[in-house]
Amino acid sequence: MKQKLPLVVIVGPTAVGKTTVGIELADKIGGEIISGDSMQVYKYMDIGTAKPAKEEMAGVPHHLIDIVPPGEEFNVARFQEMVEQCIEEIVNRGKIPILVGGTGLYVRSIIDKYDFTPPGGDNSYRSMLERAAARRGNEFLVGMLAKVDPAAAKRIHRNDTRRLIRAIEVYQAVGRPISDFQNVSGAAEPKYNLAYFGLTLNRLKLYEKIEKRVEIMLEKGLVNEVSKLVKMGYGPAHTSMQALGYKEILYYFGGLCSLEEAVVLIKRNSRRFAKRQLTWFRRDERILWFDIEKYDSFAEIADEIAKKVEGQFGNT
RNA sequence: GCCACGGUAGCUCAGUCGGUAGAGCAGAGGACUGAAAAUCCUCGUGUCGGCGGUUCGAUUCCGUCCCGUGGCA
Repeated sequence: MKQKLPLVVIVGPTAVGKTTVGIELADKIGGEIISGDSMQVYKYMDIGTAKPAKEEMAGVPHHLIDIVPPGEEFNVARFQEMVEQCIEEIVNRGKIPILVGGTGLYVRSIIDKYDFTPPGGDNSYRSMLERAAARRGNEFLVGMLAKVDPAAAKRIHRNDTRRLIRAIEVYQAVGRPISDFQNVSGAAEPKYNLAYFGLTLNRLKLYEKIEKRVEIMLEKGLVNEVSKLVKMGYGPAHTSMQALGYKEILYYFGGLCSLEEAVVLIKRNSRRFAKRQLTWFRRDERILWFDIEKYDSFAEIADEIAKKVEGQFGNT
């Protein structure tokens, strides 16, 4: 059996300080950062996705940031493929890969054996199903799926149109049920020699931090950033524009609400997002959690993590 | 000081022709395998402003006090 490659992973809700800890850690242990974030992959979306500035990076190489234009389709499967390759290259360079991010599905697709061989969305087929569902109700989709993949039809909630469509789409594409590809047999063996850490913070304080960060984004010119994207031709139809902060500013541009209302929405949606992230990560028992309130600085947390990592991987 | 209206869930309010109350928002918990910062599921007991009275029973009626808003002096 081939020996597993080392991989450090840092997760946590938005605005806890993953970026800072990641960079400090990379500096200490000779690592390179891989962003585990579904929105930082897009170019020109800097302020709203809280990408680290060049100065912050402190010379530490960062990967999977700014790799596609906002109009391009991006998804987990592409992410998985790119990151797996990236990890190998980093290890070959004699460095330690550090995956830092808050997108639960993306992170898990790296750690565990997620099989994305069935091809991706055929947009015309998808929209056909969407129209059918709108006209005849989701019962139609459930019925359709039940014929080819009863397990999935049972597991996916009838209102979850998106997942129903994906399941049907997989069968249509490869003639096999999506259940075949989804290893639902519990905790899979991680693909890497995993050192897995989480950053967390008391909820109220986290929410305060989130709101403060939204204010800072506005000061840095979020509205202007979105307006530039609009001029480049990007709009609500693009997946990238569903990102928090962009979506809501677009409502404002579209006259659906005032700027003040948009800001309130960004804050609320970010709070809810953080909650969902916590839900995702909390149930993963492999994570070693750090409550950031118990430390004086992010550097101190990075030190702690560095010790653990060196203990696990040996001094390199 | 007088008059009017209000004081019910964290917020905005509904309601009970007297049998201890319910929506929206906020919030909480959960799911998640090619849109995932997306998508979806579940969750509402609070001295019904205080005190007293009538009543088998009051948040609901009566009295009184306190607080808020508007108007008149």
